[in-house]
Amino acid sequence: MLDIEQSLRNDIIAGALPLGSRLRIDELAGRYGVSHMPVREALRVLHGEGLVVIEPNRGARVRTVHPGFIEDLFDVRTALETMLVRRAAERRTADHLKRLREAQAHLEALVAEGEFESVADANRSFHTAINDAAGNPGALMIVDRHWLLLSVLLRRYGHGEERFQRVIDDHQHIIRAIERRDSASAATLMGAHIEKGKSNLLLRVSQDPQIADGATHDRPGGRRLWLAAR
Amino acid sequence: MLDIEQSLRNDIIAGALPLGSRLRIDELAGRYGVSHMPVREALRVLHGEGLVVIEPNRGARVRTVHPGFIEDLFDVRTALETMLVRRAAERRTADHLKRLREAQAHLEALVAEGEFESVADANRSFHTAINDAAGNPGALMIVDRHWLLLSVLLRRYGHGEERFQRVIDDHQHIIRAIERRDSASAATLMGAHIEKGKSNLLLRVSQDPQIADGATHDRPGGRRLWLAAR
DNA sequence: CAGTGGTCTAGACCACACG
DNA sequence: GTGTGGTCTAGACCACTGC
Repeated sequence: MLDIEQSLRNDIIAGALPLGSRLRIDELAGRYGVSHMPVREALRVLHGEGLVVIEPNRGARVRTVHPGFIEDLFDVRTALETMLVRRAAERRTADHLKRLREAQAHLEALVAEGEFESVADANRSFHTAINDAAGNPGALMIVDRHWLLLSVLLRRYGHGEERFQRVIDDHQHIIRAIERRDSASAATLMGAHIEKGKSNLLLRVSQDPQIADGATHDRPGGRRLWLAAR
Repeated sequence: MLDIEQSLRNDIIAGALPLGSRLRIDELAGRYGVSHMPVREALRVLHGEGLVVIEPNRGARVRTVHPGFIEDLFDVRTALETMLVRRAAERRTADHLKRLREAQAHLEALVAEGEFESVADANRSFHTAINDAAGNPGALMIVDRHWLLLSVLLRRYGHGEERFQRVIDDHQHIIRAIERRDSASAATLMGAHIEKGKSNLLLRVSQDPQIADGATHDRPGGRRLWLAAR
């Protein structure tokens, strides 16, 4: 096993630690066989990433989400990724373009083969390729954090498999805009692309507002996710 | 004195710890009279905020900046604050509007009285009032971090006092757009407003690329800021 | 191989929350 | 007041850098 920070992150994303569950320092220290200091460190880092919320003197929990939070998340992603794709269109080199096409080809292959499990990663690779080409490491770090939060949600609410073909289509148009260095079009297309993702996720989430049993762990008050986060 | 984290942050912003200077854990621990663990913590937090860069096994330094970094910084601010002002225009209440007008009145008063030292804070209050009205705490946190980095630069390169009157004018137009809930105009105005700030700062910075003596501390290689950060 | 950065242990200690 | 969260000390120890 790697360090406790990565273990915790994995356990949250994989759902072993459900949304809203308490994260007791000493308990985790015992579980992972370390002292409490590394656990505290890890919790602080994950707090910085947004996966964990820490209430002063009341302990840490896995972040809980509600529709407003998801909208906020996507507002930030839209704002940053439209800016990044604009820069990517301006600054891309032939090499960036190559990597971008490879990422897209990989994604298309996975969809064709029905490997829907891996599509989320491939989709992220596509977006990362664009954001790399933009050459703004600070923005890239922020967007990466948001992908991390997003992956927690996608793991629970699926990716809307029926719409993969439309995602591929969107991507192809975005690639073409980047090819011809058409930054305005690229930004418009990216904005719409992310907006669709937001709308689809919110729809799926609203159709299944109940959360699996584990999520109410330590939260006897209610079974719904939406009311917990502030 | 408060905790070491805030002390460090203040010392960096105030310039007591120049850009690029080394931050040795044991040295700081001795200086502030604590053990090395709290210092390590503080450095990690400031690293998360972007004020400090940590090179693995090579120690920590105060962040160094170069023109490209400033552009990246403003790209993120523009992307996020235009989004936020759009939401603010949609969601603002009468109370938000009141606070916004108060912040603006305060800023105008300071400029009228020639209190240029405090204008930067008042300017930030204005923007914070808008971002609060937008109601996206995650985005607000990111923007706040960028203001922190910005304040390090402003402290060194001044605020371009001659343009305060134009800032006031920009703000008034933005307020009016928010008043009439015209989110598109508000976003356009905000984009231009921040773009001006970026352009002015880059100009001032390029006119004075040399850095005060202290900044070359521990970096015998060169006196210029621009080449150090990667 | 010396120096330094970086992390962990083990335990003391304080502050707040909750019953 | 008791429990728990949260921080600090002091020191051991490992890893990597740069002579």
